[in-house]
Amino acid sequence: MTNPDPNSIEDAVIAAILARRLKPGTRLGEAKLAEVYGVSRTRVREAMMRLETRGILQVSARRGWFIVEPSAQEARAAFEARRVIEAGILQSLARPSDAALRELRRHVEEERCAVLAGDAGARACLLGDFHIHLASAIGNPLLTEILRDLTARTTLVSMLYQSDLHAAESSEDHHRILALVEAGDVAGASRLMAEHIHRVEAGLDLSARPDPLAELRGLLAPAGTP
Amino acid sequence: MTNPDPNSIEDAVIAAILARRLKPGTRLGEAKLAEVYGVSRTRVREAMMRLETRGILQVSARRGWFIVEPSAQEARAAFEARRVIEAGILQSLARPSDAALRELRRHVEEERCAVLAGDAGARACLLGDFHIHLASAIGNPLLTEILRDLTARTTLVSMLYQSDLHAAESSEDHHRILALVEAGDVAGASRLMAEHIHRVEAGLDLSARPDPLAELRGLLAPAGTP
DNA sequence: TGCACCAGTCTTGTATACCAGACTGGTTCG
DNA sequence: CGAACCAGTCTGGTATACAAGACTGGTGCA
Repeated sequence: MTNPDPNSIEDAVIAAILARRLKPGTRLGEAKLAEVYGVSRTRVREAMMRLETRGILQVSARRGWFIVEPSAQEARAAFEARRVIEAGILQSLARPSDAALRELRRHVEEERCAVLAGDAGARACLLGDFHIHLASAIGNPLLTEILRDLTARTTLVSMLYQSDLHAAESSEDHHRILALVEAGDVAGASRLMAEHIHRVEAGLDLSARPDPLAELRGLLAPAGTP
Repeated sequence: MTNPDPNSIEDAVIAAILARRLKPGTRLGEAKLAEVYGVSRTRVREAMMRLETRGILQVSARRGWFIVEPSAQEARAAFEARRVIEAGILQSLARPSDAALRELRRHVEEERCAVLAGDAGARACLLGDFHIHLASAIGNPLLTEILRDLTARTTLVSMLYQSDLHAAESSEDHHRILALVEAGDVAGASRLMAEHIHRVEAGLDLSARPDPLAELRGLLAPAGTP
């Protein structure tokens, strides 16, 4: 249980965000994490700083480390970055290996199952993972890494701005994108991917300021909240 | 002189790389940097770790921090990433602001002057800066940041694999790309950018293993080096 | 009642002490 | 002569101690 792996903390945080188990604004105390992972504060601090440079955490002086709460502007930037990069990837995706295609096909099927089963947790996780798998399909670790962090960011955004998250539609989009890739229609796949990300972004309400008291409203103000 | 700014070290290292004043494989000792910047080793270590997660430095246990020496495979990945992202940026660069265009135009002129004047240092620096400026022209800090780190990487690659660095050609490419952008031909600009980066990559000899003794050969083995 | 103030506590910020591994140069033994 | 060995030194790795700021809750004064 006491994992000595130094970047296990980083990976755990990223994974938890992608699985929507860590919400934006969550505080991560150094002491607490040190205890949980059985390491000293020094190591925890390292991981926190690394995650900060990756744009996942923010530090508030002498208050703690917090999962970032992207502003509307930052949210748009994150989606734009994903659009640019993912469309670019598909466009230059000359010939993915058969193994990669099979893996993607399998993933899309898994998505479908989760959507049909109504398993919200697995579903959200898989829908984000598709994009990461797609990036890794071209075998460029740099792009995969960049896209993983970007996907974590947009996941936070969608948690913050209450997306409707039309899971079925998204899964369908993924299916069609993959079909175009398999057919060798890189331009079409690229265009559809851009549209897809646009759609997801459009499903958010970026005009609404995120409400730090959101989870309290239901508890304390039953009737006439103006 | 004793700059208290915490990320001044990071910026200084990146800037030095872009200006080709720090070569791949250079060792950066914690104690040395701490003395130079008048801070404690703790702060230096922070900066080093941040640069490591940005892919600029590498740590060799108990030996020191080194500027990365990308392998041929990593080099190709870096160029591919730049191609994907920069082509993508240009393609979705709907309408750059007039101010941004003026800035880019000015930059290209400056490049030309440096090329004509034969100022190798300024020239190399400016040629890399063009791409960063272009990224910042669309006003997306995320993409700018990503591209800065990627450009630092490819700069290291070109130092390592002795590019011929046809500065005049590159500057000319930049000029033409900007002209296409101004003409609103995003597809053309995008295509030309991809070609441009390809050309730069092709100017390298990625098959040659970098030689750690390169700088000694000229000194010690004047005649018959097999 | 309401506001300002203040001690106490909690959390990160920073420096430093000490440890362990890697390298160096010299020495000794075959 | 050469190779193995062995202190000595230098480096980063890690933990810890302590400082300083932010928050909390309570108290006293107007």
